[in-house]
Amino acid sequence: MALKSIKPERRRLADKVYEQLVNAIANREISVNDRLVQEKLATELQISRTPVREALMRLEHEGVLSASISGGFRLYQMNKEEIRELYQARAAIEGQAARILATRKNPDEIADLRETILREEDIQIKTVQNYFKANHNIHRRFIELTGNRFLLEMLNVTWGKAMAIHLFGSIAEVDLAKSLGSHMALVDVIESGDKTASLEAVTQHIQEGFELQIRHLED
Amino acid sequence: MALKSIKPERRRLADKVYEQLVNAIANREISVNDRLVQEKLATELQISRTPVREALMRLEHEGVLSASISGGFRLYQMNKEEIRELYQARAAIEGQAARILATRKNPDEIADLRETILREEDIQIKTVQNYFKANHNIHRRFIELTGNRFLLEMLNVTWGKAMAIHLFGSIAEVDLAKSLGSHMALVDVIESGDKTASLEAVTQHIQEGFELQIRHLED
DNA sequence: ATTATGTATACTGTATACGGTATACGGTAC
DNA sequence: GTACCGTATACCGTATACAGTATACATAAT
Repeated sequence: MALKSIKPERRRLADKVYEQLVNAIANREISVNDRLVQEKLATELQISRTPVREALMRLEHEGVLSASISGGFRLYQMNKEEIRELYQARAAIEGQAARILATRKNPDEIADLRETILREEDIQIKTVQNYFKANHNIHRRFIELTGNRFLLEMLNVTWGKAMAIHLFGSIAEVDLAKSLGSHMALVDVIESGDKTASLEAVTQHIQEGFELQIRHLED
Repeated sequence: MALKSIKPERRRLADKVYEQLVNAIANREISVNDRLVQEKLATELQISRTPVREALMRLEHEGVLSASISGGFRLYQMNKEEIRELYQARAAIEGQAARILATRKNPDEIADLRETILREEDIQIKTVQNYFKANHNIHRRFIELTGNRFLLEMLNVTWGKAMAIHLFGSIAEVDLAKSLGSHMALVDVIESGDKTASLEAVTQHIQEGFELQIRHLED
């Protein structure tokens, strides 16, 4: 006898609601003006309020949503200073990742990065969302390859906070394309094995992303 | 008339439960063998299960507790590899903080750090908890001074995950005292304004903390 | 017309009820 | 005694009920 274990974890409806909400935000089905109301969502999903509430509160704690005093949750809107700090935090995570990868100088990892970049940069339908997703996938891959689950978790949370900025901002495609094209150079630096240079390069890259972002918020 | 606004936020019982649980863990009132059961906690706190459940789930998502398949939550016990990754993540956060502070070279901030270190290193009752708290306060101050709320949040979450390791480990006092004494040197490097050296120094310091930790886990 | 006030409505937070699953335990067959 | 099985118990996840607070709107007072 060799049957697989079926349920290793406690299952929760709230997790599914959470995922659905994250996807809905990423696909711009929830806009900055929408108010997410527990009862409405619950009837829509054909479940009770409890798991809906749990998912909403989780997103609130993660800084994606904010609870309005008059009821309902909405996408948290960062101010410019918060965005600056968020990019600084991203630099911490991704800079460290670059250091780790540069120290290891693992050819498989380097090759994986190059592949990922080539694949993701090859965008067919040039929408802001697609640029956004490609960029996300590339940056996430850097962290995934470090194998550090906490760095990955921090990046995910950080990226979640940023969703509302990126998805509902108005960056021009041409700028996005240019920004997306600058990833391969980062791999070259990492491949050289210079961990300080790698950190500096990634930091610089993220700083440029921030400036691109800010320029378009000022309009 | 100039009355202060009373309730700017939605208040929730779950937040109080959360705080109480965090404090209880930090004060070693909850041990690694304890099983936290929703119903038991609820009757103990004289409230219903709902807010207790919310607080427990939040701590689960933060990686402090883990839900046992057979019911109840317990302190999450990291393995050695996870501890290593956690320290690596801390280095990301605190290394970036050091870079920021070194770049600014603000004399007020430098003075604040020195004050904090002197105050916290002056421990009256030499218990493991007290060393732990002092170390926490010093490291947190570095991040607080950057003014970056996300770095601070990440440090808090990271530190939360580490509570169970530190509090129930068995590091000798003498080692802790030595480790605690090495903070002032970090400030000196930051004061020099060399951001790379600052990052390296902090990384090195955290690496030493990790090795101290690991040495005592192997017993 | 504008301001104040009462009342309905919208939503929330907390408590409780209910059904299901997993462990614990005690009895029965060998 | 040991292996197996059935039932009791513990605990959870989800649904629902209930009470309190904030907004909206209509009505009354100036």
